[in-house]
Amino acid sequence: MGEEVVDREIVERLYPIEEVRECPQCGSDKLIYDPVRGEIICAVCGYVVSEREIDKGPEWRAFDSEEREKRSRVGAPITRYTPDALATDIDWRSKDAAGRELGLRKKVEMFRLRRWHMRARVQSSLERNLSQAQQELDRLGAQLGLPKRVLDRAREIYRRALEIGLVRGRSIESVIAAAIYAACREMKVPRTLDEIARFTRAGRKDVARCYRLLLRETSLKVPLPSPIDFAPRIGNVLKLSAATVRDAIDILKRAQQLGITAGKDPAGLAAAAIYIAALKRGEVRTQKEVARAAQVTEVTVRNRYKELVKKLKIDLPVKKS
DNA sequence: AAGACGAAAGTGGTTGA
DNA sequence: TCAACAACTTTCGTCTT
Repeated sequence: MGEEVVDREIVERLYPIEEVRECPQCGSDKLIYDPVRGEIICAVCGYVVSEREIDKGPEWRAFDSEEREKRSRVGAPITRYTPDALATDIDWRSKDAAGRELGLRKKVEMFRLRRWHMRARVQSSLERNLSQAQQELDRLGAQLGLPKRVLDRAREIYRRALEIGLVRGRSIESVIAAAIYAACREMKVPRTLDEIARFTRAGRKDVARCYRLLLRETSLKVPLPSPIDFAPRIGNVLKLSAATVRDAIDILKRAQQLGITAGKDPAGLAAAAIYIAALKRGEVRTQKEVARAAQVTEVTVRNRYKELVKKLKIDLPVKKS
């Protein structure tokens, strides 16, 4: 786990050869690919070189504001069930174009036609929605560097939501984001809501709302986030040894048994455990570094770590005088 | 100079009347 | 719907290495 994940090939595939850069921070050319986060980072100083730039293909450049404008116009909240102005329909009155009553046979015929017409419309709107959703899914997935199995699961969840009409009146994007978040949680690929929401036009609030709705309406069972799931990721970012990560997980397990983890930010707890484990192993990282890796503040790391040390009676190696 | 520490005030989200 | 509340963040001053 602690071994280095140097994968030159992937780095070069994501960056055309002539574009393979050096680390803008320290100038090293040791760029490595982190498969967990889907980011390219500098092996020397940990600078994230490629965050969120993985899919820079010309198909969907939405980086400049003009492009974004265009995209956001087509991406407005869409209720596919609402027929648009151009939709054809079959009149329910059984008259012909000249207003004459139709014969019985014709009436039966018309009835059948109407029914098929309705079905076709629902069918196609469902599909159109799905294909647009798929685009969003691909885009977000690429930016977040998520493995395919998570995306597949997210699509399933989304389809379920769509079928029971949950997407109605909400933006596809926010529901997709919620589905991705749910899939991540389910499959224990730790991503925070913030990370996911960052790439959507729907705000974090919207995504959170959709997510809760999703849980309520579709009997999804999602395990509570455990700080243990975050530990490997943080350890990976900080390049700590596998042993350290294991120690951290031990600490977290003990903390859970004492019931002091409830209601606390799992990322913060994991960060604190990592910090402690690193200290004890002599692979010292500053609070700031750990905090950044876990995406919480220094203060939270500090509070959690003080708490853990106290409640678990951990004695820290005394810093040499 | 940088890291660690903790107090105090501010923020967004949850809960319960 | 509003207010209380807990956890987290921001900011800042002080102490330690």
